[in-house]
Amino acid sequence: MTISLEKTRAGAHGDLREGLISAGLTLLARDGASGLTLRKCAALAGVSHAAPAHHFDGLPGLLDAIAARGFEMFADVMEARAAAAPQEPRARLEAICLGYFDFARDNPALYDLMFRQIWSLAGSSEELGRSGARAYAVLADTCAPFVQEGQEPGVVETQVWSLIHGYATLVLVGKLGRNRAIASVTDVLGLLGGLALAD
Amino acid sequence: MTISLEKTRAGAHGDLREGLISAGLTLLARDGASGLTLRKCAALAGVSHAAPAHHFDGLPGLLDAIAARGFEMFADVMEARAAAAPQEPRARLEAICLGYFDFARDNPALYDLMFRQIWSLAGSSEELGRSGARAYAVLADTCAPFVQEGQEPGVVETQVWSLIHGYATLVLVGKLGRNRAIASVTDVLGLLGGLALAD
DNA sequence: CACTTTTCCTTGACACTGTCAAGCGCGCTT
DNA sequence: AAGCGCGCTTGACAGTGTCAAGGAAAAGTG
Repeated sequence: MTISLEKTRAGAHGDLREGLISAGLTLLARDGASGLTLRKCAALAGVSHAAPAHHFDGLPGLLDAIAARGFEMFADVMEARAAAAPQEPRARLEAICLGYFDFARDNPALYDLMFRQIWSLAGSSEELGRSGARAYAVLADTCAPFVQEGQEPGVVETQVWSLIHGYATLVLVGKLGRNRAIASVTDVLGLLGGLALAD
Repeated sequence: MTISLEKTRAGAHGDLREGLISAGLTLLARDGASGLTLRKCAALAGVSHAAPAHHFDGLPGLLDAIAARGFEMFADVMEARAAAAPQEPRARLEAICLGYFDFARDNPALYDLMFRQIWSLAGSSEELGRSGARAYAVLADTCAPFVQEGQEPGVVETQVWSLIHGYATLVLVGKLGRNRAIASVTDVLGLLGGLALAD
């Protein structure tokens, strides 16, 4: 009962691989984390349930690949915001923070998966490592002007990333302060007012 | 082949319920999130695989209950730290932030589950809502002295919670800035230096 | 062109998961 | 003491990830 018409796949080496990642992103956006299944990805990509095993190292491998793609999109968004902002350190910093936040809000399930996968004690894939590092580099570059002489760059980077990552997560979580109004992004970014430009 | 000796359960109404939550916490701590299974919880509690259904609304219900227990422990830790600290607003604030961080570091899988469950768009259980609100209240009380007159309390609360929650998550995630040293807690808390006591 | 080889996918099976329906047993009530 | 009801067990089902085996088609080789 194989549908033989429309054999879409040209057979190019990484063709199905791309299709599976794309299917994963679709499922994630449509049905959330619980809707992302190896078999459903395969079905959506039009192949049998065991096909993904030939392109990824099982489900963890597929998730790593999807997360890596997510970090690429993530870095793209932040870079675009930085480029569109006035070329001045503080404006750039706020721009990428807003980009960070918007990405998390627009892709909650993907955002969650990304950090879950890059965690996963199991040695994450090389691809994921590079994508994550690229996203981090965008942030690090933007933070650089605020690093005082002799100060470890990681300090400012961690301060900024902690603040915006925490805020993004909390907004997604939402309900916590259910009676309480959650502060706006700009209020939270206000904490960064203490950062001084290195002379 | 039922082992009839040692019928531990006295039959008290919420006895098994407690045992299942406890089993869940154990599994979570020992094997991580993927090791937490409804059937394994049942087995560890010494009952059949379908028993939990009579105490919780399926797996989501069990997870809610475990998360609720987590928030209770979480609030306990923060309260203990606040009590042990010098009774001075800034010291108390730093104390609960350290407690927050330590809890996340000591119970990574539980910490993760807690926020995943309190998110879960599906109307979380009442129990979970109350436990989460209690933890939030500990934070809110500690933040109160820093709320300026006429300012919305949620602002300071969100600022503080975002910062420490983000930092805790990033430390768990770890690898991101793999070449880069992650800042210490105190460095990150330094961002709160801008908060002023309401006169 | 014929034949092999390699690559990519399919089929089928397995153990495990969560969930449901049915039923049993024991303690409680009346 | 009879009946009842709660708490748990048993058994089944669809769905999951993973593995082994095989097949089909493209690519390489004489």
